[in-house]
Amino acid sequence: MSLDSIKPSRGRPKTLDRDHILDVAMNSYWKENIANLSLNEICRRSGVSKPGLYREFSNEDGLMKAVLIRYQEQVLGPVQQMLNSDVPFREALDNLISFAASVSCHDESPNGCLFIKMRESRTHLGEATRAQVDFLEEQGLVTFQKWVERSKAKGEFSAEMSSEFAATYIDAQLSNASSQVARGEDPQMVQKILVAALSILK
Amino acid sequence: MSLDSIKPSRGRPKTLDRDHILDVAMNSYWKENIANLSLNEICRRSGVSKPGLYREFSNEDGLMKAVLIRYQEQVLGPVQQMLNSDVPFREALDNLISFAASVSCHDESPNGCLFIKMRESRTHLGEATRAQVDFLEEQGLVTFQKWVERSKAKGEFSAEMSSEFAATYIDAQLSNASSQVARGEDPQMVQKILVAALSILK
DNA sequence: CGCTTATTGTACCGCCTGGTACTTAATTAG
DNA sequence: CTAATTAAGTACCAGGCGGTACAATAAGCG
Repeated sequence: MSLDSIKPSRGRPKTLDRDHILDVAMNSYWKENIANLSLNEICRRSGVSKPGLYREFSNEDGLMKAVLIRYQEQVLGPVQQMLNSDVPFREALDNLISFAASVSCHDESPNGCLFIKMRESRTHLGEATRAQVDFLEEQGLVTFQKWVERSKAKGEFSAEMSSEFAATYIDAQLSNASSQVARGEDPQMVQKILVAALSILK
Repeated sequence: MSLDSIKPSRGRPKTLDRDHILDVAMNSYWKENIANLSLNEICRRSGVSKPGLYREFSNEDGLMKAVLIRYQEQVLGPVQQMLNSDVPFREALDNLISFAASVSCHDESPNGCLFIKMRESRTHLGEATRAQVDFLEEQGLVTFQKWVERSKAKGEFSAEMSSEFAATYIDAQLSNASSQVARGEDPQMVQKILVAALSILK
């Protein structure tokens, strides 16, 4: 359902398409500089009036939080699911590397991971969005750590380092790769760097 | 000389202190989000009127370029000089690591390397500043590459990788470290990650 | 039909931005 | 002392921002 779940029987019918707005906003934030993208612009692009957008999302902070949640559901979720599955460590790592070295919304100028972009812009996010970023960061670290622990148990991860540090290290390297892609570096070079950096996990 | 080099013999004497403005601007850009810092704010902080600032630097782009040049002279220069000297590779690498894991202007909330911050915000820099960023990036890569080549010749660098890739890799890891520091990560953890990532250079 | 309810968009608000026209102040040359 | 020269800052500009008051619109209910 693209419109609101509960439809009141009276009053003017809702025509505002929440999902469409979120799509437009997500792709906009994703492929452009977050700080340079105004609410006005998102209204223009999604064909919705400003009060309409405010009625649905309260304010800019609310919209960005909603966008981030959507991104988690649509993009990050599948990756985390892969890490939680019983895919062999090396294979999962390879998947992770190709994912990070090439994340982009569509054919347009690729721009890394939206979550990481937001984390980089942390300082000028609204309260709610910042809290969501923190939540996703923690969730990501936990996912990595458990993944490493399970891999250790399976004997597929033998590097001598704590699972906690490994998780932090992986997070840092993926973050770095995303930044590079966003900056316009050649994805192949980004991947090469990532492979080199993650080669210490063996 | 803090005031302009050539003093015309006639007319009202100049009181505008270029160096002071650059100091204020550099520290401001350094420890705060570049995108959130307006020219008005810099005028307020440096006690100069807006037309005064425009007369000296033409526009925001000119100011940021001047700031970046100053940063290169005051901060990056000494580091590059160290890499161009005959300090043993390991020692130079250690210096580089401590530098990157702790760069901050003063006691205030540390914020990584200004050059790298600017490179991250590349998209919303002015033309002149962006060109300067590109120039410094290239200069940095060349410095790293020559350093690696000299170290290879001295037998202090034996990892099997091209000097060009090594330079790119070092740049990427330092950049990553700076981002983390700027994001507020614990400098000790940043250093630990950096040591791990650069451990492949041996 | 009119009343209520819910949703719409126009047209505005105050604020801040980068940038500038213009008057005033401070100095030297004649 | 006056004129010329140079630099200073006040006070403004258009434009964009996040955010909102409010009237118009479209449905169901009686």
